[in-house]
Amino acid sequence: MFHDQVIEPDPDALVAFLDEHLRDGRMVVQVVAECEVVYHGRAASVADAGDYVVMVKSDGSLQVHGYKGVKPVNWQPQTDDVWVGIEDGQAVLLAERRSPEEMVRIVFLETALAQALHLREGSGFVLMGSEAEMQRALASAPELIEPGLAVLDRELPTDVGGIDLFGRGADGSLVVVELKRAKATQEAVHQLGRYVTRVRELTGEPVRGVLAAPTISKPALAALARHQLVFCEVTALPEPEAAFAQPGLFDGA
Amino acid sequence: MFHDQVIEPDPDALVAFLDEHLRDGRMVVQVVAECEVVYHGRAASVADAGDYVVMVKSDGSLQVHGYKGVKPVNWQPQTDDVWVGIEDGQAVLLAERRSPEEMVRIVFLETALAQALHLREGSGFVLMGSEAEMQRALASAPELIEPGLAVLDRELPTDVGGIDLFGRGADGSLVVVELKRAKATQEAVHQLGRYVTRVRELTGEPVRGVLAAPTISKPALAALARHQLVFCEVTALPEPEAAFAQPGLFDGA
DNA sequence: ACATGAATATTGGAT
DNA sequence: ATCCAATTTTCATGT
Repeated sequence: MFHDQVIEPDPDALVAFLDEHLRDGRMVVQVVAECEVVYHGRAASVADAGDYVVMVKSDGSLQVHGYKGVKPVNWQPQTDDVWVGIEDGQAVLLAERRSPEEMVRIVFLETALAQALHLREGSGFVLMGSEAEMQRALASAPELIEPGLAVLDRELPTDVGGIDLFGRGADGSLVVVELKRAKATQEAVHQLGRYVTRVRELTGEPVRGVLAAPTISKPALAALARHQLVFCEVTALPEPEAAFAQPGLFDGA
Repeated sequence: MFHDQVIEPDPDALVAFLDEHLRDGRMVVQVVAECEVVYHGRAASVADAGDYVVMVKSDGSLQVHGYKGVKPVNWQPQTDDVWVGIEDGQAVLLAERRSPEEMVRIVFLETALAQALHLREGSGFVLMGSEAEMQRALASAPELIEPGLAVLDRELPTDVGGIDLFGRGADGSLVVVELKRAKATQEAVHQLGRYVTRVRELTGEPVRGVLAAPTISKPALAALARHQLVFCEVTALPEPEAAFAQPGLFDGA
C-alpha cells in the first residue's frame, strides 16, 4: 500500500522520484511542497507561492489541496499526459488534457515530501438515498404521493425535459411529479411548471403538478401556490437510523 | 511544512498520533490505510474494506480518496467534531457535523502511514474567466452583444430569478441577456424564455432575449429558434494565451 | 463525441 | 440562518 517516499528531495531527486512512479499507472503520487500553480483551460488561474498537497492518482487525475476545504485549489480530471522536468533549477510538473484542452503547471519551490502509494480498489460501495432510489420507491408505492395515483411512466421524455414520474390520479386527471432528494427550490417549481404546461398543451387534458421532496424553501412554496401546484413531503432515506452514534466509545475532544 | 509521521502504526499508536495532531487546529492530517467507511446524513453509504487516503484538513473538513477520480469516495465539509478511539481493537475515526446532521465513521483495518502537515496559507490566488467577469466586461462593452445596446441593469431581480444583463436595444425594445461562461444548454434557454415572458407581462413593451455564451448545444439552439430568441457568441477568456505550453523542456512520458 | 441531469454536490454572496 | 446561483463543477448515463 505504502510504497516509497523521499523527504526534502532536491529538484533532481524529486523529478527522478516522480518520473519513476508516475510512469507506473497503478500509483497514487503525492507531493507536499511550497509551490506555484498555474491553470489554463475552461478558465485560468494563478496561485502564488503557498503550501499544498499535490496528488496525482493512477488515472491521471490531479488535485492540489490547500489547508482547508473539500475542494482542491486546482485540479484536473483524468489527464492525458503528465510530464515532469527541471526548469530554471526547479522541479516542474505539467499535466495536460485534451477535450477540453487544458493544463495545470506546478513549480515546486521547496519540497517537504514526495510519496508513492499503491491503493488497491475497494471491494464494495453502496449509496442509499439517491433520487433514483426515491423514484423506484415511489413508483412502487405511489400512494405515498396521493391516494389512488397510478404511475404510467418514469423519466418520461418531453421536448422541455424528462418528467420524473407521470401518472393518472383517482380523479382521472393526469399527474406530473417532479422529484427532489433534497430541499426543493424555485428552480424545481419552474421545472414542474414547464412540464405541466407542456403536457396540458400536448394532451388537452386536465393536468395536476406535484413537487415531491423532503422539504421546500419558503419562496418555492409561495411560487408553487401561485402556479396552483402542490407540495408533497417524501423523504429520501427511509429511516433516521440512529444506529451509528455511540457516545462513550470515543475520547472526547 | 512536513511535521510528523508514523509508519505502519498499531491501532494504539495511530490513535495517539491522530489525537495529538487533530487537536492542533493548524494541521492537515493524512492516513493511508485499508479501511471501511460508513456515512450517514443527507444520504447514507457503506464502503467495504479498501485502500484509501483519509485527509482531515485544519478546518475540520474530511475527505476519503480512492485510487482514481477528483471526487473523494466519502467526504464531509467543515465538521464540528472529530473523535478517535479504539473499538474492538481497531482504530476508529468519527467526524460529525450539525446542520445538516451527519457523520462519517472510518474503521482503520491496516494502517500504512499517518502524517501531520502544517500547510501555510497561500499568498494569492486569482481566477480569470468567471461569469462575473464576463458580466463586467459585457456591461462595459455591450456592443459585443449587439450594436447600440444600452445596459440598464445587472443581476436585475425578478420574481422568476435574476436577469444577468438588462438593457435597451437600438430599436427601442427591451433586451434580456442570459449569460453562460460555458456551453449553453436547454436549461439556459428555458431560463431566458422565462425572463422574457415575465418582462413582457410586467412592461407590456416589446422584449427581445439574447443568450450569450461561448458555444451552444445543438438542441439548445433549436429551442432558442422555437422561442424566437437569439444566440450571441462571447468568450469567457479574452485570449487563448499559448504562453504556457513549452514543448521540449520536459521529458516525454 | 455530445447532451442531459444528479450530486452527501461545495462554495460564496445576498437577504 | 435561509436562499439562490455559479462552478475549471465532476460524474454517470444515454444517444
